[in-house]
Amino acid sequence: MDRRLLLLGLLRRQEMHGYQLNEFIEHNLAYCADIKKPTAYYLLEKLAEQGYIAEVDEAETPSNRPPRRTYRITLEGEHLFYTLLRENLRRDQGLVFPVDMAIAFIDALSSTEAHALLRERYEAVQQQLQAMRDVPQHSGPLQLVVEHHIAHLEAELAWLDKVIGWLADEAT
Amino acid sequence: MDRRLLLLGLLRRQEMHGYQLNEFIEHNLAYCADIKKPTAYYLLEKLAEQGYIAEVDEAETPSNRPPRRTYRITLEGEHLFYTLLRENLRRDQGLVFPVDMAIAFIDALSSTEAHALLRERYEAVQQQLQAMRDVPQHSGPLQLVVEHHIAHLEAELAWLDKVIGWLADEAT
DNA sequence: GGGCGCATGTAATGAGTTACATGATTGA
DNA sequence: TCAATCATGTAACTCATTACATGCGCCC
Repeated sequence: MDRRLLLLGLLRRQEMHGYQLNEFIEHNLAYCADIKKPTAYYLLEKLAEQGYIAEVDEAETPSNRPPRRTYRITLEGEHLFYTLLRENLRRDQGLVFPVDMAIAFIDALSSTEAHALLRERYEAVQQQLQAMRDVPQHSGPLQLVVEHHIAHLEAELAWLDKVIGWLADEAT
Repeated sequence: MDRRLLLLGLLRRQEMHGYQLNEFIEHNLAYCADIKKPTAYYLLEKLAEQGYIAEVDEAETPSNRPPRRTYRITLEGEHLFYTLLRENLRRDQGLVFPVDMAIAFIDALSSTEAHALLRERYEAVQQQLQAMRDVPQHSGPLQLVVEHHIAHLEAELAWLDKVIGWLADEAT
């Protein structure tokens, strides 16, 4: 659902072929976009079938390169783009944190072991946070996305501290 | 993956039948557990096939009630439980926020419309936060889960404020 | 007699992933 | 000559969901 928004949003700015889209996503949106290559190709094919994007026939492939399919967005695609955009902005489909299940049963472990595992987790989150801080400053709305991640990673670290504190209390 | 952890974790405390598990989850873990009834039944069947849980033959069904399948955890199940628990505690599989895709393209909307949509979102998140605050205080680790959600919902609200502020700046 | 609670499932579908296939060109 | 880059895809599979089916007993 949101993957279609991603593809349409990029094609709206510029016509591109699949490989180019995948590269762009991997290099510039890796931290927020979640799509694998075959999924992208599949989705492009489907969006094209449904008339939301169209293959650009005039697009030529450099002669010494594999043939490529270049797409542009159609009017219906623009329309779908706006629908998806509005829907995704408006609605919050409340998050589920997989770790919660582990926390719910954390008392099955000795507090020593739980502590060690949580420290590992803490450090992993800290690294993600550092990675986000290292992302070069964007000018447009992408900067907001980076700040979004930073905000949640910081919240996660603070909460992990609390959990570790709770563990220590329980241990006594 | 984490759904198996949920079922095993509950069965580890007490043998139960499917309906009972589903009721318990719906009434006590609705905010953090993410599993539908048919999935639970399916998973129970599979866990039983694989020997991680076993049907309790001595369990009797009240005569005027539909027959039920009661399960208990096995030794192998305990083992799997601990493996999943450790894995889920240790690893953080970094979150992806679907809204990020919409934010990335938010400049396609007039700042007036974007503002209105974000306000809707803000209120929805605020309601989720209130719902979490209304959850009665737990004593065990479940309290940590509630606090986890509260922490992230608060972070989300603060970030939304920032986004709304950014919109206002852009508009000028 | 009509709806709810109890209790278990099946069938069809969806959405996405992994692993693999292909084949040309470019650079070390 | 060996690996990497360019470029597109297919096939098989996983995981979970939705919608539906079934049937008894209880209560109003």
